[in-house]
Amino acid sequence: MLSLKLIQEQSPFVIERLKIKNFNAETLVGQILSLDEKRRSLQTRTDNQLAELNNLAKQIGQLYKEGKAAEAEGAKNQTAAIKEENRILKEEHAAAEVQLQSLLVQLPNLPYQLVPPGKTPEDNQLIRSGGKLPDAGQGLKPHWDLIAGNNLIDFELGVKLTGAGFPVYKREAARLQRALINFFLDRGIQAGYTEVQPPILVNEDSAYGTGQLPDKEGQMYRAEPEGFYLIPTAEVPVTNIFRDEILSADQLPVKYMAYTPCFRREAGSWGAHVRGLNRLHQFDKVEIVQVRHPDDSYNGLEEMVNYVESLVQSLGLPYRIIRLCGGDMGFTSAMTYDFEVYAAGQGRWLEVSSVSNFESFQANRLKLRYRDKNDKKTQLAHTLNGSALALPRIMAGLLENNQSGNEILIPQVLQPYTGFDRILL
RNA sequence: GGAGAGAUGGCCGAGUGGUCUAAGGCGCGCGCCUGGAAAGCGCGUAUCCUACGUGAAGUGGGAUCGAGGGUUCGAAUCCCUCUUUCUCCGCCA
Repeated sequence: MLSLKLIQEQSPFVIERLKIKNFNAETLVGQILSLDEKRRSLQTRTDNQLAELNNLAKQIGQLYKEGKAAEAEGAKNQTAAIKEENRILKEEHAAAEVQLQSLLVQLPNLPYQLVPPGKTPEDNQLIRSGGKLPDAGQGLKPHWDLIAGNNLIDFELGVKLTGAGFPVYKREAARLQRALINFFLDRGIQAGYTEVQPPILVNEDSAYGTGQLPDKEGQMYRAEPEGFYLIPTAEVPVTNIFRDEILSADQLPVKYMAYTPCFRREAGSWGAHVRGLNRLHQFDKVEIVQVRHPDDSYNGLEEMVNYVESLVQSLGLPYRIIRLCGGDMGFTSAMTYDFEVYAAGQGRWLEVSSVSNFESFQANRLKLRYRDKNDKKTQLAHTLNGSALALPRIMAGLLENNQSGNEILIPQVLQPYTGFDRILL
């Protein structure tokens, strides 16, 4: 959520920037400004009435104490009319607040200066790439063909247990998955992240705090009767750790990391390119989250990008880093880098990480603030997060790029974790 | 799941209808003191909205004592609902 102050003071700038995201904010901003004016004038009036009532109450107390009961009764009679009037004004005020809020949450975050305009992934910027692309024409198989019939990843069994998109990993595949999780977590600790294990069900406040609600309700699984949501990413519980918190500036930057399963309904998004591990309803991910001083948040973003890059490099996967254009970015993000790994068997790039700076957009909803040492005032902090990394597509990348005859070679860095150096097919 | 006791500022903790503008302590900050420090002394120390002021300093108003509703001229205090913590019992990995 953008801060109201920004909209009040720089509405032309807000409208202009949002064009980069192909969002026409003119009407919405106009409504917000007039509603805000209404809200403030209602507040001034109710506050004045309340002040008057407070005064009267004090006088009445004083009169009783002085034994002037008759005068006190007279003063009491004055309050009734004011109270009634105030009740109505307060209702109007509350309604204006609610309506204002509902409009504010419809405005996406402003894109950062570096974000290129554009509407489709075609307009994204290639930042850099690395690793060695396989030579064409080697007859490399997609991962679902590689594992077909050898019982390593059992999609049908997952259907039996739950449904499509919930595979069962077995034997070396299960161990490889566990190895990857441990590898990512250990590397994260070396990079200065604090490991946490959050709940994977969250309440409505948390889903709202990071922006999954109100818009993406249909993308999350909901657990009744409590109405909890299964997290679509660890970003939700980990970032919400800081909801309603005021940090001192010297606590920044905060760097947290969590491994969790993630659950996504992906309603309506099942189509051609979603075979095998490419898109699942349940998958594992290690997520990194940072809370930063506003002056410092883009350094944080670069640091996170470099860190994620080091992970992909150490696994020896061909990758590219892409800066998303305005039209391809998420609602809450100010700038996003996607990491894609080349899946040699499919001949396509798979997104394995998305690293974003939300600036103060999430913090404003979360009421996550910091205070400088010599400053009385609180300021909104900046939040960032990224996958480091998402497991299934990394697994797909490893299977497809490291296939060699009838075996899959395990990258050296993983071997201490897996306990084997190849998977025989 | 049952019974009981709680939820007050960064922390501890007092406060059962008006003098709460929330006592006192701890912590923290600044100053005095000191060769320097400790101790001691003094001052300060929540958040949000709002009006004036440049978006500063500051001043005024309003709200917030777990959350929401109610009673009352007036609620931290009384009533109701919910959330949550602790203790005991039951169940349990």
